[in-house]
Amino acid sequence: MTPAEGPPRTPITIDRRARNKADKQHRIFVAAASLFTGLGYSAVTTQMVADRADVGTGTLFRYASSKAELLMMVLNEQMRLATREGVLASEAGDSPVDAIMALLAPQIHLSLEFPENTAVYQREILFGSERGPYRAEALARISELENAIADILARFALVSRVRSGVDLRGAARTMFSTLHMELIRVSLGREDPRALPGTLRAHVDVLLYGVLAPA
Amino acid sequence: MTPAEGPPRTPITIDRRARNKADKQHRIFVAAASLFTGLGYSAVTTQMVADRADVGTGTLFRYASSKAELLMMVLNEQMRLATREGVLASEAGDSPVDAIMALLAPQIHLSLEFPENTAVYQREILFGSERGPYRAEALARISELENAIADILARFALVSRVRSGVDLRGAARTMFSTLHMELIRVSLGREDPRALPGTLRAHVDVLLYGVLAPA
DNA sequence: ACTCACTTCGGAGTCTAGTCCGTATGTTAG
DNA sequence: CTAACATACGGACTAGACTCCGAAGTGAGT
Repeated sequence: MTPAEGPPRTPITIDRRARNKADKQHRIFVAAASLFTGLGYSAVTTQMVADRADVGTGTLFRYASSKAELLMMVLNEQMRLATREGVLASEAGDSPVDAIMALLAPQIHLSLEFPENTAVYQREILFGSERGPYRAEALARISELENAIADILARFALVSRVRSGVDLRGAARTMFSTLHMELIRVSLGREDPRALPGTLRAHVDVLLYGVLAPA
Repeated sequence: MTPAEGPPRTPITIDRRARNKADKQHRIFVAAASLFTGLGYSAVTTQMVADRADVGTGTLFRYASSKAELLMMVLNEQMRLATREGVLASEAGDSPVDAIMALLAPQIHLSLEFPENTAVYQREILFGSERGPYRAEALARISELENAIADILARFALVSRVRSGVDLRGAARTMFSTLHMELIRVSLGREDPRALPGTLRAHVDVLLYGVLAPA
């Protein structure tokens, strides 16, 4: 109780609110992560997540604005790691195709391990209308990949010159659209993953050197 | 009433079952079409469709296995026309870019007219898990477009030879993935349609001639 | 005409994502 | 310490897609 000495009491309990919040946030994350990875998106109900996190459903939806956002919250973590890993690995590749394969390898791995979850993730990235923070982060992950493609193109452009009139950033987008579509096909099980290296190689080859022979 | 003259009675009512069915089918189609085009996918409830078609909800779902199939049933018609139109128009174009633009123009037009419906249509094509006949038809429409791209490539390959080692069918797929992604972006309003000709042109240019200059 | 096997119908009911609002809990002022 | 306020909570509730099963309709055989 010394008067002029800052907060005399409750220094521990101060910000209890923030801590409760962080705690709930954490419980929800853990609950969602274990349920989604264990059962897959469609088999999980929001009720299950709320129960396991020991919060009410009303509360659940103030931490994530929809079931899809909940999934993104969880997958963003995995994607963050996969992207970082891919970007690092891609720096070593010494042909554009190898670099791009190295970049995407971790993503492909994830898609094969959790097909349903990654398919929903991709679906939400493309078609979701949420404004929530988790979707925003997912979009950032995608941008990161697109930028990595641009970097790879730029790196190899030093060796073998870029054709005049080609905008590298635009070309990266062209290339990424194609590769993204392949990732989706893998998530959906539409494509035998063993065929993937060959398919990607063909895509990248066409994109780098074109369909037509120079006149 | 002459006795020996084929089916004496109920020649009209024969196959009443099939006709009832066709009739309901038709009522459902009309109801769904007017509601979806008038209000947009999300504002329409299956109950509204059932009511307007004057059938029960149980009945509705034996004619289309989900709300999304209902939409596809309706949009397949529009897509069929748009595709036919596009394919015809593309035969006139005298550069690959012009031909492809002509091919896709009707699709783009549809996307701008009914953004929500076409976005859902695209979403279901990519991510839908239904086995119903209407989704199958939608997939057929997409194949048709991909084939048309292959045809265009083949046509122009006569003039300016295809680079050795390039598989035309595969290249068509590469190209279509990119263009499909652009169509989706337009449906979703992510891209100013006025920028589209330029964007498509850039994509097609990269795909035909590649990013890199020949060594 | 009557019956029987079979198909189709339709609305009551189920399931689940997401909302609403009264209650509880933490925070600050006096 | 108490009052007044702000914020967070959570479960009853709603909405809407989809299912289920008893009822009704249909056509064949006699």
